[in-house]
Amino acid sequence: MKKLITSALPYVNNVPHLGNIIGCVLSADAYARFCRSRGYETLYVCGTDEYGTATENRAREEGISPRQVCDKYHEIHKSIYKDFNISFDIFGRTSTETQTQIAQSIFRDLEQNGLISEHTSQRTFCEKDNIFLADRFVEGTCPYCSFENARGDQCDQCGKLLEPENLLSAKCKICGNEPVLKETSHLYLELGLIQEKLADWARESWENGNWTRNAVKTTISWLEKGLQARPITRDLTWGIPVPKPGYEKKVFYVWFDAPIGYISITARDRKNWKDWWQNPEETRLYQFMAKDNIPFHTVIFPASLLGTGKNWTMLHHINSTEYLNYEDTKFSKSINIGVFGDDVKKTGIPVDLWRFYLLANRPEKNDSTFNWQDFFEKVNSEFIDNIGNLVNRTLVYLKKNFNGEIRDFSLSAIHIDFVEQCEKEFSDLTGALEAVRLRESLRMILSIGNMGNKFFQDMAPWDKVKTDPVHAHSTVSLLVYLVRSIAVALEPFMPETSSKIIAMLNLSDLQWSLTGAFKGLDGHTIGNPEILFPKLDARLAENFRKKFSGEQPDFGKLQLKAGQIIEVKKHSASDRLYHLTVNIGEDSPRCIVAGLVNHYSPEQLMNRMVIVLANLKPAEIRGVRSLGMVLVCEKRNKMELPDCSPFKPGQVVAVGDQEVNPSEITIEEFKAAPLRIENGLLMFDNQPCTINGLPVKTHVLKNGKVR
RNA sequence: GGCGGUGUAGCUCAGUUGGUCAGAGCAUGCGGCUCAUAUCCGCAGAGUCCGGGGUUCAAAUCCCUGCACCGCCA
Repeated sequence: MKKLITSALPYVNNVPHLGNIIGCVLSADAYARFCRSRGYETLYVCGTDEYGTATENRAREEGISPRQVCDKYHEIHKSIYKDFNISFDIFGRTSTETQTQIAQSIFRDLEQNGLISEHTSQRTFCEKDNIFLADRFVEGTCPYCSFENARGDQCDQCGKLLEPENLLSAKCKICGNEPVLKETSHLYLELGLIQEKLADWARESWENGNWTRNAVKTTISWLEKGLQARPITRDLTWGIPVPKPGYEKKVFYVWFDAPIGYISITARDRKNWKDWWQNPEETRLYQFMAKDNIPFHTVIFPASLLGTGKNWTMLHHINSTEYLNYEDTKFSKSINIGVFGDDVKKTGIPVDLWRFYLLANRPEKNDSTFNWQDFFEKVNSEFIDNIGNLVNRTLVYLKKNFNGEIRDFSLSAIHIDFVEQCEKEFSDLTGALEAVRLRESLRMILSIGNMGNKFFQDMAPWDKVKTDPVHAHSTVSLLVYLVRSIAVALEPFMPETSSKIIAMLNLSDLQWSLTGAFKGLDGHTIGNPEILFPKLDARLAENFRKKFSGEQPDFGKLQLKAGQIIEVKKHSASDRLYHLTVNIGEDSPRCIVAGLVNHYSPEQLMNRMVIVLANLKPAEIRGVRSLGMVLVCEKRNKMELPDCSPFKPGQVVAVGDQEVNPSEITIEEFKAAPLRIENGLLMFDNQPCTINGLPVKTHVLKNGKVR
């Protein structure tokens, strides 16, 4: 049986972080390595996904062509995966002629089978730049909260999802001109027509292929909701041309062509690509990804393939992970939180230890967390103290006492017992790996290491050697075989460590079939043992944690003052906004616009004490200048003003004894601040906010956000 | 607001179809060994299995409800 293995194609402009790496390429790598060691004909395919809006935009920002953007980032990806020892058979890219040919031919098949329809709609178009504008390239005033710089897809201030044509006084982000609505036609894939066929296929596949739980759930939920037609074309230039008259200026949508990349990347590198991709009888397709990619691989892509009517190799086993979080937050490139692929090498920590921790901590059933302290502890106590020590003590002992020579003596009952126990463990391990239970497999190897250490301890060869040297030699020889088995078993997870151990044994090129083998090296002399890894210095963990935690939250940027509302007016141009006048202890009161109409009546607000962000950059909201912002606690759709009744206008909110530097900040800077309500108290990063030494409280909402 | 997920020992997590399921690893404490990277082995303590109801001879597991956290969608 051929094993065709893919990991989700990473989008080319994103530098992958640890979560991305464990989610797809590293997991698939472990399985691919296992398959090769096991002797399966294996092909592991990956590459960068390059077409689409995001690349076009990046190119515009950097003033280079999309091709140049892709070339640059493709190399970055390649080098990161090389650092991680990812054993791709092919690492390609989607922006190739082969991709165009295959995508177009799949499209033609779908069209021929009546699965493509055409819909016309009005889209925003910039006459000056002569292009249709992606939603986020239209900017204007949010119709809900009147935020001035809302994007056409979503408002950054109130978070509402928008349509670009709803923006007030919309502008093209590129040239500033007002866009117009223009009619445009797009092609849709009629997924509804394939639903039944797809559902039959999916049910069979998840049973036979033992899909991960989240994949089955997501797929069921998509099928139950019913499949809708999805647009497969866009008004862009960086993409695959649509082979249809009238569509000369359009390209295929990335979601349509990206999965086709698996096929074209193979086709570009292998003449016999059809032996893999159009050979379902002999090929099993295993696909690795994080949970956000599930529907593309279980619904949309299979539907596209089924729709062609050709005999494609379809998904057999999907292995989808949850997310890996970072410390107590999430990875974020924009504020530089977390460890990214290109950071790993710089830490100087051997890559196999990264692989070990990521695979041992792989988010299989739940989101899991990367944590520096846990990383160091697990590496030291679970790996180095266990496997590292077993390898070292065994080889050193054999070397010192028996000249490094392995012997196959006839075994005593207790030795036979041990061998049988190990054989069972390795056979279980093989089963777990066949079922792609990676995390459990690694744990099983550790448990085998424990067995080895226990055997060493119980058999006490250091005593036995005095009375029965053959018995002692036999014990240690078996332990060397165990070390060899462990080295082979470890290869999918920690390839460098594996070859290092194998080299110390004075062996080479070992296959999976040797796991659990305890004879065959009679008279073989091992090489010189070396320490596998020095232990990680726990003190460094804290340094790394600080180094990769992005900017430290700084309360000093926020000038928050108590203030009293002395006038409340309905905003003339909005039914959601109040126009407040607030006394914050300055010479004259401030005018502030606040979206509280749905939560507080004017009577409730009049004379009420509130907290005002006083150094927020003034904003023009629906023609009214707002000098600051009233702080509101929010939980889902509920809102509450913090209780400021004990305070006086002008009193300043403090956190510890941090000084406040009242230079102007933007709304984005404010939103990045870790202000929260916890247990009814206003908190900043883990410290309570106080005024005049007293905490700021809420009464209804016990937990929530602040904005 | 809708849909879905999660909540088990100090920490990280296993618990398949309700019946030795109250577990593992780490951390902690005590004892032992000394070949080995202050490594290894043994023993021990801790849990209202988120709260509250219900079904059942039997619930961590099924149903209802509340709370918390996390996604996706509006």
